[in-house]
Amino acid sequence: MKMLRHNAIRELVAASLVANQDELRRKLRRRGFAVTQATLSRDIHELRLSKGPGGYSMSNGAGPAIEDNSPPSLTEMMEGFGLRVRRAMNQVVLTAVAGGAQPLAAALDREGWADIVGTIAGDDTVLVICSDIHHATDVEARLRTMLES
Amino acid sequence: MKMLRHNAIRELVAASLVANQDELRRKLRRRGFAVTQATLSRDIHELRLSKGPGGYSMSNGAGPAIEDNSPPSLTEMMEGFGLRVRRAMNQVVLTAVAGGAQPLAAALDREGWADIVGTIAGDDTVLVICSDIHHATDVEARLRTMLES
DNA sequence: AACACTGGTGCATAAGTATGCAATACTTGC
DNA sequence: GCAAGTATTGCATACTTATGCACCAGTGTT
Repeated sequence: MKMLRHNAIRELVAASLVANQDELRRKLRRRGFAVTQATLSRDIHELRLSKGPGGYSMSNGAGPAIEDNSPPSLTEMMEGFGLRVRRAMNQVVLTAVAGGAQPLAAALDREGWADIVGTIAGDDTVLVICSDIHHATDVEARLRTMLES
Repeated sequence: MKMLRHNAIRELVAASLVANQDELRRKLRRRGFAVTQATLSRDIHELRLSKGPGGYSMSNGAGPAIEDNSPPSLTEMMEGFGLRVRRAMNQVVLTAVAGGAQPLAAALDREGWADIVGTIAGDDTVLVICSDIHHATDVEARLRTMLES
């Protein structure tokens, strides 16, 4: 019974606007499930639904949690987060997805490239300071290769 | 300043687990924003955050009505947060009110000026990297105009 | 200056959600 | 079938979030 109800809840929530648990209760009753708000509160918790500006919906992080212990390689990071590589004088500017700059810079630091003097990361931008223009051009090329692979 | 608080809320919600509005209130107070739960309820509504199993988060946009409230323009941001504009070689340094650098840099990024290679923001300072000294002078002039209007 | 108008806020409280507890229903091992 | 253990639920209520109202500060108007 409970599983059937959970299914119905998923359908209702996907198909129509469900603003609150009492509304959900009424819609379920029309389908033959007569339960109280308390039960629905527990159901919603178990189904991991989230409530936002369009009523209830499936949580964005659906599915089992992803675990990853080993620090990802720079290549992986560039493929995952990197968006753009540009150079200005002896500096290379790396644009990343929002929030991706810090981990990307960390991965870059781990590589220990000799021609990089240092990196600074904001939210979506990494500034890479190189020793001179020649090295910057070189670094730019290597990073761009990773991005385009 | 409401816009600064909204920005802080976005950061907190993205970076840490915020289980409820009272927790958010305490975290904001540590950052210097002293408001009540009522105000946060309204803020969360305006930011269209959603509450799910992992606390508050950015809405997954699954709602039927995807209305796009356009972010504030660069001019507005400069008038609201900007304090000073200075240049060094191909770099322009923008000083803002405390905590205003991130939103200011974001607004600058949204403009998509071709002569800007990238921006990096700290708490009250934005570093703007331009492709060369000439373009930096140009960018400096445009920003200064906004500030002084 | 006096006035109305607007946006942002706190207070009090209504509306909505979660949960401890007890009752009931279902399973399992005998 | 029966006792013991487990699962599901409703009730009452604690906890959390939303909102009507009043107030205040800043703006523009007369």
